[in-house]
Amino acid sequence: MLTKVVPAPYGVHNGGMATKATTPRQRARQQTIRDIKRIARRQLATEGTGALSLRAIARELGIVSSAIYRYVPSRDELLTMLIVDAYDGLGEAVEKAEAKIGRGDHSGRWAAIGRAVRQWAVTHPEEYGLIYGSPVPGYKAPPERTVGPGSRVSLLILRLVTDAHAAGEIRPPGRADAVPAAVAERFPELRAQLATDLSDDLIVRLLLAWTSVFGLVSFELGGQYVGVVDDTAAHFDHQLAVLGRDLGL
Amino acid sequence: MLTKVVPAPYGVHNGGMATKATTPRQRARQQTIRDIKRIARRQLATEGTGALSLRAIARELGIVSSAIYRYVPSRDELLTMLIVDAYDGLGEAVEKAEAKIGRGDHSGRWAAIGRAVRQWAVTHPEEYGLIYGSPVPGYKAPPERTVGPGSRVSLLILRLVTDAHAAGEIRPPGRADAVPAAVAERFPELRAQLATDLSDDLIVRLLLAWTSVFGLVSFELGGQYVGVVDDTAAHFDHQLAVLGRDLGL
DNA sequence: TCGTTATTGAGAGCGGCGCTCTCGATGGAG
DNA sequence: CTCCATCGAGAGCGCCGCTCTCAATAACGA
Repeated sequence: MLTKVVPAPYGVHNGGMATKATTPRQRARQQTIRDIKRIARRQLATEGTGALSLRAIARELGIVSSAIYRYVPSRDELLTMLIVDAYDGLGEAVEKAEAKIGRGDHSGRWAAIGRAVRQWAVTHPEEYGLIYGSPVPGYKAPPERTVGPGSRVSLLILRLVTDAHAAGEIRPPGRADAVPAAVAERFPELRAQLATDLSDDLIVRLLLAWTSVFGLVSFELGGQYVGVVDDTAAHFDHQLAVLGRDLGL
Repeated sequence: MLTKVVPAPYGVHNGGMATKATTPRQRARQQTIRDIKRIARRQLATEGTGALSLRAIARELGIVSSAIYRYVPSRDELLTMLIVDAYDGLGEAVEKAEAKIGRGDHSGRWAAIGRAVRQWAVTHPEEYGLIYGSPVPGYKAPPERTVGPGSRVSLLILRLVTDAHAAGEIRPPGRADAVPAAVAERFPELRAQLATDLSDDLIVRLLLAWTSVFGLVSFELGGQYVGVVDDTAAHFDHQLAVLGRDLGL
């Protein structure tokens, strides 16, 4: 009699929080899944993005290749877990760095956010590539599991700019641009959802600053600055300051 | 007696220029290589980055899998060819768009360059991902074959800003930043190599504008704007204008 | 015109991959 | 203490990149 068609309940990813494992079996299971992800991350870092192999992970784990499917449903699913972990890791690092700065020090918060993003990226280049590079297998990024953790950093910047705006400490250089209606179309509902009252121009400048930070990091990691800038950390800091000033901080 | 150890001379890639094939065999050979690259590009677009398969290409070409190696030395080498082609395609598209604008219309040239970059990227997303996304197999980007075609667009921007500077038509908002020595370390030799006389501050702002353009394109292609901006073309145009003004055009 | 020879395609094969299915062992829950 | 859910092992399927060998052939020089 077939009581179980689904082979096994796979561990649910939970953003790095330790799962409250009740039974010893569940605890061992979670540990194995953690090991798998750790080995996978190392493989990603040393062998490159496309070289992630379940068979190799099983080999390193001292387990036959078919047994790995007791813990991970497929290679793509493992990749998705790693992507969500990466989003969480980045978000947590940046939030922690920003939390250390006094709430009123807006440009300090901006610098802390930017630096934390870069720092995390250069420390975990393979994971950064996983989330901000081109996808690996055949496009597999289930949005329902990435939009949440993926927006943590942008929310941080939004709050910072909102705070600065409320404190009257934000003045973009030059006069404010008239933002075309087509661009600002979604801004009203965004303002409602995210509890902010920034002007169209400020939202646009915020988006640009945000985008540029990741452009800087991606270019550095992609080696686009070789021969042009040697001290990329100093370069990033400087550009961050320019961006902050252009943003009005 | 072994007269030939090397199996066959592989077609040399030459940036899209039609090879002056002398013998009919060489002509057929070049045509086959072109077909392989065409099919590979289609596979890349439809199946995703990691799904490029020499066996599948051979199948579609009506050829047994081993015969593909008469034309392409390896999967990685095919990837490199496609990357170089992509750089050339982007460079050519942008140069052509920029050439249509009057030399004195600096902001027009800036807009043309930016729009052409975005246009090419949204038309060839898989090729864009190939050159500005994270690498596919296990990091394979031979610099000696990519730096040349890869710098075509940045050279265009450099010339534009140099022209505008010479015409006295460039005034960044606010006062010029003092650029830290660590950042500007390489700038003197750069100025000599590239025949320009831009100030440190202008070079830094140029780098930022350049980086931001690609950040905008990458974010759009990566779907980072979903739910925030619908009309991404209008958004890009607007941000391009902001960037141009912050650059001083 | 006719051999000579370089080039080509086919076939078989190697190791590795993701993934499935079956089967015995075992250890925790009842 | 017993039962059965869970787990690891093994075999196997079709795919992949890549190599090697061998016959057919098409372009070339004599």
